[in-house]
Amino acid sequence: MKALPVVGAPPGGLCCAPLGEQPRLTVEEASEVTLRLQALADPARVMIVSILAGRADHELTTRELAPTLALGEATVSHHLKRLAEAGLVSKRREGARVLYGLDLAAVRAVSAVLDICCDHSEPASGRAGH
Amino acid sequence: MKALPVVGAPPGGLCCAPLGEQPRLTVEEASEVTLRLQALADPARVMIVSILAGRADHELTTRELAPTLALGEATVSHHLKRLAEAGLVSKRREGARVLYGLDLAAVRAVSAVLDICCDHSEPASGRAGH
DNA sequence: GGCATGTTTCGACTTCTGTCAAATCTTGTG
DNA sequence: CACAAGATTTGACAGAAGTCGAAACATGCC
Repeated sequence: MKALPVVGAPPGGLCCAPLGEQPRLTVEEASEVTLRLQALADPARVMIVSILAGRADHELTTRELAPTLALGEATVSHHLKRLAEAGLVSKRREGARVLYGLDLAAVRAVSAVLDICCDHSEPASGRAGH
Repeated sequence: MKALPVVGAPPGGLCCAPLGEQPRLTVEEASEVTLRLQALADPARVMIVSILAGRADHELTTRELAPTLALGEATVSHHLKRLAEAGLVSKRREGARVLYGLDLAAVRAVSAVLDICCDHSEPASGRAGH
């Protein structure tokens, strides 16, 4: 249950319905979701997403991020690569600089999977939940 | 940037606004969010949440989960502990069994942080995010 | 009490991950 | 071309995390 089959991030977003929807997640879907969650599950990367999200253009370079994060450029490059592999940021070359841009839709897709909205607790008569 | 100060999960939910809201995340807030994300960022745990979310009562025991996950009971116990520490599941003793129940609100809180809804692309009049 | 059932902890092992410094690669400029 | 600036890769290392089997713990029942 540790090996995450390296499944390239589908550009369009995540593959599956919110957790809790029927039918239950397959192992492949769980791996898919986990791939994005692991990409986000690091303080430095959460900060990166936060910083990018707060900017109008949602773009920054390795060099610009490094001082803010108090990390070396090599390390920041590593984090950005991980985010890019998960499809959460995009990479764009502009002359000598490389701009990393946040993919809002991809982040929202992760949010959507975690948005367990339907309450299955009371099958009673009418509608349950909200 | 690696040490996650063990910050007990506030029962009510997460502490901060969605990523991208101003002001930017502090390091403490980033750690807070990361704590929950790390708890979710594992295939086995994603499956556990999915399974619990799909049940009417949202509750199961270690023993019941183990065969479905194809993992040993010790390992499942470990995963449930991690989820509980992050406040995503609750632990309830019922006789000899221990029932773990999904905390829907906590999962939704994580979803909410990731739900970057506002597009900052046109700063128009007020403060520019440049 | 003694036993059965369910759960957790412990110890050990392996793999993964974050970090940095140094080396390498890429691009633009004189 | 040579050089400078930015970015990435490589190698190394420490620490964290997932997994299991075995031992220890908890609870209910005879």
